Amino acid sequence: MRQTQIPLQRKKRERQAKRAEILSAARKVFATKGYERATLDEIAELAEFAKGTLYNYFDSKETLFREIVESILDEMIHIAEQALAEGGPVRDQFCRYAVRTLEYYRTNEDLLHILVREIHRTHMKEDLSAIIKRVHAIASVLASALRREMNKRLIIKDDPAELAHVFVGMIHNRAMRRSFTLPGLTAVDCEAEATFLTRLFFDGAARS
Amino acid sequence: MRQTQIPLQRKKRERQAKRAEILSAARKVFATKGYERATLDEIAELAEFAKGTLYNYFDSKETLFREIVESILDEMIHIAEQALAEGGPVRDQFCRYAVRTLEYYRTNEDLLHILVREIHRTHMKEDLSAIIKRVHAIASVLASALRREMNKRLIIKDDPAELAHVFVGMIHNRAMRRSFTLPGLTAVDCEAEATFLTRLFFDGAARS
Amino acid sequence: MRQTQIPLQRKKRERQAKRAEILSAARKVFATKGYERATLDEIAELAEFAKGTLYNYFDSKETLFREIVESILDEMIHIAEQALAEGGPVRDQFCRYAVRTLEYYRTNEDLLHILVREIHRTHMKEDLSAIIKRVHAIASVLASALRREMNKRLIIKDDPAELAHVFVGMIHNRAMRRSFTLPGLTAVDCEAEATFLTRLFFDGAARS
Amino acid sequence: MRQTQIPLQRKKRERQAKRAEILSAARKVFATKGYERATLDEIAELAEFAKGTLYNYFDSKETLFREIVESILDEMIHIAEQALAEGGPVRDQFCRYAVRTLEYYRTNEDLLHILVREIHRTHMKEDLSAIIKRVHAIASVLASALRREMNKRLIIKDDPAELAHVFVGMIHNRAMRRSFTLPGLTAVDCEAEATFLTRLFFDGAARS
DNA sequence: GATGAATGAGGTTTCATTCAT
DNA sequence: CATGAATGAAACCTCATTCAT
Repeated sequence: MRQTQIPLQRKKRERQAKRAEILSAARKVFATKGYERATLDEIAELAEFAKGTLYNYFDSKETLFREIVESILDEMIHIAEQALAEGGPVRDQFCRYAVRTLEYYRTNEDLLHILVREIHRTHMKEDLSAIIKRVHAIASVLASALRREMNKRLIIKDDPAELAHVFVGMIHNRAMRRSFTLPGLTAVDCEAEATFLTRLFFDGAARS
Repeated sequence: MRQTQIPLQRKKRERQAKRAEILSAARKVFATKGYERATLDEIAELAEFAKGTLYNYFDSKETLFREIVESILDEMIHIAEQALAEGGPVRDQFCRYAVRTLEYYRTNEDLLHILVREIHRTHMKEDLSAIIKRVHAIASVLASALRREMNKRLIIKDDPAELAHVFVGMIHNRAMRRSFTLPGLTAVDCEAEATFLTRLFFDGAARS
Repeated sequence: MRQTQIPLQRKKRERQAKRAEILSAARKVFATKGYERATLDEIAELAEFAKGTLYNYFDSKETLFREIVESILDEMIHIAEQALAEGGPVRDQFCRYAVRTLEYYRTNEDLLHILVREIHRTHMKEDLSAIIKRVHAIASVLASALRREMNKRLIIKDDPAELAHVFVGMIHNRAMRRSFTLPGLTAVDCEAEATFLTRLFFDGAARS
Repeated sequence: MRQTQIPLQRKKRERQAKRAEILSAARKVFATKGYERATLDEIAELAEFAKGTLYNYFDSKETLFREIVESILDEMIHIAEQALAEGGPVRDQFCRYAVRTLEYYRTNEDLLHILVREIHRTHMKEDLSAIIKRVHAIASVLASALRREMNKRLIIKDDPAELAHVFVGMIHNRAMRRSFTLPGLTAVDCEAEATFLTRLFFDGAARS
């Protein structure tokens, strides 16, 4: 029996590996071309499979794309949860979140492009989509930390979710600018940028 | 001579009016469908011209799209310049800029969608595009005001352009969230949102 | 004004003529290949248009096919109505119907093939389709003549619609056999076949 | 030797059983989808084999289909031979044939659909096909009975094969109509329908 | 200038068949 | 024999662009 079980597992592993190959190729193509301009021809060529083979792993171009976007966002939710769970002063938690998110963007630059290009593709569609739900999930994680601070009167009294969205947006914008127009992030920059934005968020631009 | 000159001018005016019709129709379609999914058929129908006629006014779909995006951004540059030119304390200038930008987004909600959907479409293309240049122009206007404050030691010492980008980004993100997931902006909201964001930008989230 | 009206009419006529070209080509291809094996490439080539041009006249392959099938059946309904309307003894009416239907099949042999091949294609679909309704319409025309005879006790008392279907089926089968396996119908044959089948239908095979 | 012979026979039996499984699954799928829309994927799934396995039993989709159609027709030939062989008056023989054919259709409704959908698929192909030959075989069986009656002057003098085809067609059409648009055949109906059609065939619709 | 028919390249998707394991 | 992943040809359909009228 082991003779059959082990090959079965290997088969499964290999299948998963090929799936990952395709996802990786698709990621690159979607990132550089955007959803519409990306072609299955190009994805297949990059993944070194025949075009038809893609359909043994994914139902459609749409499915493939969705899986990529959602996995990116799930990863980012995970980063937020992790960063906040490690405790310490809220500023440190936020800064940690910022550092890791920028790191994630830096090491997966293509993902950023996918997000900014296509996050709105399904807007006004039937479900308003798993995408927006996930973005909110990230903000919620930060918001609950803010709420605690608010109760301790340590930060201004306002809707914590809104404040969280502002912070998330600041990180995101920053990463985008670095990616598009500035020299591009380095590992060192991430720390510096995160510190800068965290301070700005908590203390503001004006001198006290 | 006047008999021919004046008709010539009228002809020119009429031509411009038709051009504007087409641009307006194209705006709506690009906004709801995005660049790739928008079709010249739909634009032509909305503009009440035949499809072929569009080519008497624009070289290509791409050209048409570019002109729209650039005109939007030019308008936004103009808003920034105007808001800052009216003087007063820098906070008031920034708040004024924020109010008007949000107003502009509110009354031209489709434009916002065009920007967020497609601003990156031409990324890494030939010129890194007129788009990025224009976004920088907006930030520059705000940055020069910040630089003066910095010299007066009224705000923290940092790259004024970067600070300006942060502020611009905050406004933009806010408008986007309102448009996509919240109830949608009203005229009153614009004031409130602008005040909120301006204060946050200058004073930060932490209680002094 | 006449200068513009007349060209408009000519345009329309030409458009109709081209539509007919396409329909004619499609008919031939559908008849020899059947719906599924027929390709738009082949239809387009036969019609001497580019493939895309077909879509300026028909929404889809399905639409094109449906229009053909329905027009055939409408024509056949018309034949039945006409043949019966001309009066005379019922036998003569039926024989006239049989002659003309066989003639129609003979001069439009491809149509027959389309019908027998694909009349069931949409079976069990949403509407059970315009097709079946039309076949019933033909039988109804014959049935009402039979009902009158029945009342006069000239033919056996039975459901006239069922009898009509039997007769229609006999004609149809006959045309099919001639088309597939026998020498093929000639003008003369149509008369003979019609006479034979009509007599058989009314008098039966047994000697009195 | 017996030790090896018997397993060999079992092997053969098992192989035949699997072949039959596949044929049965294919029948169902071809019947509901038609040849072109039927997929080997679906057949394989229904037969509970892998798609590739089908090719160990059949050369191609076409081959598989042909075998099904031909086996159906062989069965129908057998029914005709059997019904006529049992003797009695010709009317009874015909009625018996009609009953059993309708019964066969009733209990194998899918087969009917295969026939009506696809009997013409191979028309004008290489051999004018085994299909037509088999249909003729059925008619021949009936025709020889008719010929004997003709010689006895009990039925009209005409080509007995043609008359036979008419009768076969009547049965077939009837079954089709019942299947597509009427309530559907029951065991009782088969008797009634057979009686009705047999009488109509021999006596005609007109009152004597 | 205005029209809209014609074009044809290019996109996504399906599926019979092959073949290494 | 059984498997099912891989293949690639071919199908339908879209749409930016051209051009004769």
